[in-house]
Amino acid sequence: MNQGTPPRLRFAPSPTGPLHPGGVRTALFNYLLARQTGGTFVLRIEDTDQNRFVEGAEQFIIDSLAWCGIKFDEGVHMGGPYGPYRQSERKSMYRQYATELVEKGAAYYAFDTEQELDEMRDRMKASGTASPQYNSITRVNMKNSLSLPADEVRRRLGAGDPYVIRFRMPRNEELRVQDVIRGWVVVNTAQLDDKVLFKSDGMPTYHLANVVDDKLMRITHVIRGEEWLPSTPLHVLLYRAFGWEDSMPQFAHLPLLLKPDGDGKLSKRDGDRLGLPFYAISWTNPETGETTAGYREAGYFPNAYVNFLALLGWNPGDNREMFTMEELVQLFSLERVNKHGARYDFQKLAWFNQQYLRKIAPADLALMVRPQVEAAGWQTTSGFLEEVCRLMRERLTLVGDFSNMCIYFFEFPRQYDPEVVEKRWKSPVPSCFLSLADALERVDAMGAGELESVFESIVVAAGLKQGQLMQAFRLALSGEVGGPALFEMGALLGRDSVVARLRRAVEMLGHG
RNA sequence: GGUCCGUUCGUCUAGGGGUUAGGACACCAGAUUUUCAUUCUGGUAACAGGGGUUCGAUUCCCCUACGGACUACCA
Repeated sequence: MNQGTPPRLRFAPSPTGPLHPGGVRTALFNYLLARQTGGTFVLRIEDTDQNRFVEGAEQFIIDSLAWCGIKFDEGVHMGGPYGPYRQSERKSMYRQYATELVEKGAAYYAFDTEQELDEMRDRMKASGTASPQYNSITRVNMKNSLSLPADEVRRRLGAGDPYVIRFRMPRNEELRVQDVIRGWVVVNTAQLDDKVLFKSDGMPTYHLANVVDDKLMRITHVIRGEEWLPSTPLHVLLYRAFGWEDSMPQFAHLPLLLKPDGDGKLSKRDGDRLGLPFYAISWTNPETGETTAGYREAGYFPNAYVNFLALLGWNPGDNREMFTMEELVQLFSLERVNKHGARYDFQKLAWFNQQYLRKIAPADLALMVRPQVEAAGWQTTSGFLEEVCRLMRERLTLVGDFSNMCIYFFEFPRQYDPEVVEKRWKSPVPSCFLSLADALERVDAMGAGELESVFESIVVAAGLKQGQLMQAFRLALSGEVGGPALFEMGALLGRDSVVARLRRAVEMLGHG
């Protein structure tokens, strides 16, 4: 199938809201395969449902994928030889295809009103059918061009009666559909219904539009979510009815992304519930004005996010798990995609981010952290900031953690950890610190070495062990229990600040 | 309910007729560290159940259970 010609893949979301992580992963897998094979990657917008259109969703999709480093070759935002790439702009071409199917006997007009449809379903439920279908059995009792006399059909069409075009599903035919990930999937058409292909508002449904566009855009591989597996037989039948089966794309249905715990598929609520970002970039609902945090804004790295997503449902077959986009392009294969759903583990994502963060040079990290520093109103130099980054890098998981974890580098402790105060702030600690402050004032250049030796001399003079004073010293400087190497931290803060912090601590916490 | 898809440590997964069932996250313990983090070492922890096939099944087949998707003039 499609040998010799370079593959053409597409990502075809509908702009009904912000792009879900599952969508990002689908786009990623398509992208990886396109790059690997020297193929083309297309972004097509499936906006055939005018009622569900959400303002800004299309741009959000584009921006999200751009942030992830997923690039297109053709698409709604950049044009290309197979445009337009927005289905609403292709509206005029679908009717002819739907009509063609009617002419070939593979589809028919149906005039049933919503009410009549409901009545049919109620009737069938009442007589024991669990899921009523508009199919080869029931269609004879409905109002359509198969059940109505030809002249009435003509009259209704001529009079402009609203109608839809439905697929004429064969009564009982075994259908074999091949999926790259799942192998052969067999279904009987008796289980399928006469799906609407063309809606009364003049727009096609997904089923028709997707087949027609994939054909017209010469798509060779359809990689999409598992939720499409049940309707793939219909799509195959559509290709067949059009006489396009020879150039039908290969199908691959990706396993779902599941909730981190509990049952069901991953949803925005899971992020909300855990207080974690959910979308690639932040999203503001145009109707409610409500904003959902994004990974970009929270200080995650796009390559960490992509790395994490790539391993949900796919693996290279060995124990490696850190990959650049280039490596993913090289290693990816549909054959190694799992069949079962994968839970979305926020914790593992954080771990990936931490791994990437540690590889960032302090100077670069300083640049990334700058906006937070400014937002906090801290005055600093780039040199100082870089040093803080050098000291704190190992302790951060997210770039966004910086402003919370590094406060004491920029201002005096806001509070002193009560537990440490209780345990360490005892005589003669305060008076030692007063002496330490005095001694430091006589030092000209205070590096980590000088600080340590002065500290040491105070310790000796007081007849104590170094360890007895260290914790309290950290407390005086930062107010916290943990942190980077103490003397390096002190040296970075500078002599004057250290002296001031010591005196202030004694003032605040008393003399023991 | 029906159809389809699935089921290896808590999670992501490797493996595959004979293995001490491997790795990673998380968790726990120890070492290191003034401390937190890091790092290092170690540990707990899995083939859903039942039938076959086979000398042998976690691996192949069937059934059951469980989970999921779909079941719209939504995609």
